[in-house]
Amino acid sequence: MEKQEENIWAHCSSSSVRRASRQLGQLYDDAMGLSDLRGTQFSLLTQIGYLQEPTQKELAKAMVMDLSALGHTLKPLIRDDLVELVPDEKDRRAKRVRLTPTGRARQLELVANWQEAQRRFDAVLGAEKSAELRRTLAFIASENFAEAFAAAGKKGD
Amino acid sequence: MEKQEENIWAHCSSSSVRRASRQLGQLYDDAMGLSDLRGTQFSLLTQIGYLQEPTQKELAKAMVMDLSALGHTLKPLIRDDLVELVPDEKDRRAKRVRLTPTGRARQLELVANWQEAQRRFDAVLGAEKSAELRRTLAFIASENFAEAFAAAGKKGD
DNA sequence: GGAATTTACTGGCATATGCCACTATATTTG
DNA sequence: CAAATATAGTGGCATATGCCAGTAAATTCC
Repeated sequence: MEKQEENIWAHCSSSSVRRASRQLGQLYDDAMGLSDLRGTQFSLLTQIGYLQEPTQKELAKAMVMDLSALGHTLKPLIRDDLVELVPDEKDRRAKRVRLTPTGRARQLELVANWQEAQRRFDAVLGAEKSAELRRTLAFIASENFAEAFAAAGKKGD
Repeated sequence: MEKQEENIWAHCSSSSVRRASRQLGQLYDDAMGLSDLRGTQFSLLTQIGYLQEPTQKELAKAMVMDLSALGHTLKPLIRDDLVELVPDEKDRRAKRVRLTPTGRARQLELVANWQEAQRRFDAVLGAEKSAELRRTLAFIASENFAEAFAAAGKKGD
């Protein structure tokens, strides 16, 4: 009762995730080397490669990112010729995101750096906890979670 | 071996945390109501109140945030008279961050909204896993983690 | 088939974060 | 004490993200 003033990190999941995100952003970016490409950009390129020419909408959904935010984030990558937008043939509203040869090459180059960072992460946290953490975070990022979270508020709210 | 192309979320801790952070940012912000104050701002105000007039440096460290990033983030809060900077008496380089009466009041108003969001989170993930997750993330955000992460790279790198 | 509605983006504005260069103030050194 | 160095912030620039208000194209409804 009297301890509500305790450090917010101990009680707020959102703040906890955010703060950890800042720390990891730093650590992984450092580990990525002077590659001029950020961790966020690397993961975006990787996701684009994985999805094979997704529309911006599809990519945004996979990234759990706002569509316009994605659009903004893609700008510097397009400017640097790592990514290109090609209009969908069927739906002329949609634009598909595609890695340029340069983009594909840059992504491949950085895989080793990323693996090293991830290796260190696993070494420090432990492979078990590391995997478990990613599973939990994947659930939190899922639509199921968002729906359940919304539903949990419908009643008592 | 052939499955290196698998979804990055399943393997990258940094991306996982970041993606979850986006989702929770959305969910908590919604739960915070139309309070014109973001979840990030609420947690910042809360941390300032907890630390009792910290210097920007101290606050940045607690937030695991870059000093200049903190400065930028404080700007809108200062503009809106929720926070003020007061020069330290001993060290004239330092400026202490203090909640204004308005800031303190706004923070208190939002505690209930935050608690509701956190209640939902715990309800969906389970109180046990929720607490465990925060512990893990607190470790990841700690200096110990950063040092261990760096040390893990010194040898094989 | 044409109007109403939905969908996929774009552009503008605002916050969130970080890096680097620079300034002012302390602290350390010779 | 003065010079060298370290520390705390500030300002400018760049990316990361989100909201809202259009715009254009597709889909749904008389």
